[in-house]
Amino acid sequence: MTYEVQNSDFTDRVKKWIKKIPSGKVATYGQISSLAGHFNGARQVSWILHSCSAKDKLPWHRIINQRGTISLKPGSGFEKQKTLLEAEGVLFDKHNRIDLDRFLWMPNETIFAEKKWCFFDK
DNA sequence: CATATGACGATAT
DNA sequence: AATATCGCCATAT
Repeated sequence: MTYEVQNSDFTDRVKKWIKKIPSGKVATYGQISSLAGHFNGARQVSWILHSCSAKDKLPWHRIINQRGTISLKPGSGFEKQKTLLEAEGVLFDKHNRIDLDRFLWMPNETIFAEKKWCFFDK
């Protein structure tokens, strides 16, 4: 069963930002949510990907969680996402974690600094 | 209208 | 360090 995301400015902005993530970089759910206007709307981002990442041809595999790991479970897309990212040059350590200092996409450092959306200083 | 859900995130225990 | 709980958001039922 497929779901249609209804008209929502927030949802539209989320999808717009997701499409901007360049190959070889990753973004977090919360980061995309922040860029789209809600610093704490990460759950909606996951729902959007769950419902229409295929239909809208979104680079869904470039979205990971804040800890730098893949949120999908083994057997439910984890391996596929890891394969896609590795094909783009994203490296995983022995704990299947991505170094956000190296691979996190930072489209506008000024915005992040001013809004204090601290994704990078941990 | 009320509740449940999810590929989340931060905080509390 | 590992869970548990709560907050948030749009959608589903």
